[in-house]
This record gives sequence, structure tokens and C-alpha cells, in this order.
Amino acid sequence: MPYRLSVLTNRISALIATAYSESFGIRIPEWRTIAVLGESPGLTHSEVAERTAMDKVTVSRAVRDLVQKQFVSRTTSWKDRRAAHLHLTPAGKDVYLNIVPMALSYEARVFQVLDEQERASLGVLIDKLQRGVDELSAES
Amino acid sequence: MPYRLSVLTNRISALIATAYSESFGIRIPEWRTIAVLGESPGLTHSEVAERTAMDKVTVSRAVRDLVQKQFVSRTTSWKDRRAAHLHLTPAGKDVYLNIVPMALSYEARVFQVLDEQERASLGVLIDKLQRGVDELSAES
DNA sequence: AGAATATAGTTACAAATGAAACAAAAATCA
DNA sequence: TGATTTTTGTTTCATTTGTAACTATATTCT
Repeated sequence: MPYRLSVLTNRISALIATAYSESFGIRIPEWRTIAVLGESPGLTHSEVAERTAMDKVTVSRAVRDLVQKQFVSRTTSWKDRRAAHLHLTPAGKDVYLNIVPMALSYEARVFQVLDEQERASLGVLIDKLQRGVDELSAES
Repeated sequence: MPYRLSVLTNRISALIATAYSESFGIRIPEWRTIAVLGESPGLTHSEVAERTAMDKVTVSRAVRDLVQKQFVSRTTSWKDRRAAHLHLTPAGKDVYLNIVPMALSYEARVFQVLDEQERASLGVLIDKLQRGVDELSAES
């Protein structure tokens, strides 16, 4: 069971990743960063990491590359000079506006094989399992 | 949704992997190889790859390491001298017999948060999604 | 048969990833 | 206040993973 799950999610990720990697030249961590910054401008690195459940190293690199590609700008926080607030540049917003519908449509196509009720159940099952895993992890 | 799925399965894999990696000093691809060889002795590399949905390179390395650890033996096929039939050694069978119940019990504990009916639904949903993904992949 | 093509498995290389060590700034506390 | 601890983000290093190139054998086609 866990194995089938794993195979499934890897295939889904790979499928969606190729789509926008080819279109925009950005990788998964970058895409996720753009996605959360599109919704919540001004987040810091650690807030992005928290919301995307990505490693802080991964976020750091994604941001570095996005800044270099001029999709994201950073402003040192005047409250905490270690941290920086991140914003999408106009080009970044452009990507955001184009990429989101695209990614969603891919997702939609994958999950279209389920009807509304099945999608709802899946959501519930995922949540339950996630809680179960969290508890087990906490044990050890 | 795909994202939540991905986070979930990564956590599950990591959890289970640490368990038997610590106990037996083998990694996921090796464990999967042992698992299928335990069920179907004499498979070739490519048959193992097919059944585990792992890359042929991954299988090649897993087998190489398992042979080195003396958990697996290889016999060149007399039908096709490029291929080799793989078998568990006594030590390998030992691992198999110990590891399988252990892995299953871990899985069981994770999936215990679901009742019987929910596990059944999850199985059905996974199958449907997998078919959906396969179709979409085939397109492009 | 001989040439071209396909297949099994390995090796070499490159990209992605995370853990650990680190620097700089902030918070705590004696 | 000054010392210690914590936190933010980066860098370094080792591990994992897959793609592409390769070797050896087998198959197909003329």
C-alpha cells in the first residue's frame, strides 16, 4: 500500500513538473515558492519553508535562483536584519498568473478520474494518514 | 491535493525506511529487491525492475550491493548470456523472513488510523488515479 | 551468413536533496 | 550590561537518483 502510494505520487509530480519546467524554466521548489508568494506577498524564507513543507536549504536555493532570474525581490526586514521579505517582481507575477491555471488544469485532469465525492474522501483519508504518521514519527 | 499526497508519502517512506535500514543496513531499493525475490525467486534484473517499478540502474546497484553483502546470488542465464537469474542466499532469506513482518507491522501501524473500509476505499482511489496518470502520461 | 537493430545490464556523469557546520543578528538571562 | 543561547539564512559536503553512453549478447532483416 505505501509503495503503491509512493509510485502514484512520484508519477503525478513528474508529470506536472515537466509541464511547467518546460514552459518556464523553473523547478519544483521554485514553483512552490512562487505559488505561496503569489498568495502571500512579503513572506520570509522561513515562512515559505513552513507553508510549503520544504527544507530551509531548498527554499534558500530556490529563492536565490528566483532572485537571479528576477522573478523575486528581497528586502531586508527592518525588524530583524537577518530576515528578508520576499515579493514577486512583475515578471514573477506574470509567471504566477500563467503557471497557476496551468498547474491547476493539470491537477484537475489527473483528479478528474475521481468524482466529487471520491475526491472528498481522498482528502479525508490523506488527513487521517498524515496525522497517524505524525504521531508515529513523534514517538521515535 | 497532489502536493499533500506527496508530502504524505515521503513521510511514510522515510519512516519505514529508517526502521529497516537501521535494523539490517539495507536501503529501500535493496529492500524492495529482497521482497520480490522472496516471493519470486529466479527473477532477472529487468523483471525485478518491472515488478518494483524501479529504474534499471537502481536495480542494478541494489543487486550489486546485495550480492556483495551476500544476500543475493546470481546465475548467468543459459538461455540469454546477458541476463542473470537472482536468488536469495540463506542469509538473504533470513532477512526476508525477518524484514517482511517488520515492514508490514510498520505499515500496519501507519494504516491503522484507517478502518477496514477506509483502507479499501483508499486502494480503489489509488488504482483509479494510477490509471488516470498512466493515460495522461501516454498522451505526451 | 552478414549487417543492422534491439535488448540486458553496467558505468560515468550530472542534478537534486538534506544533514551538519557555519556566520550574523536577536533574544534571554544573570 | 555582558555572556549565553537561539534563530535566520547560507554554504559545504555526502548521498541518492536518473539520463546518457557504453559493452556484450541476441534478434531481425536482406
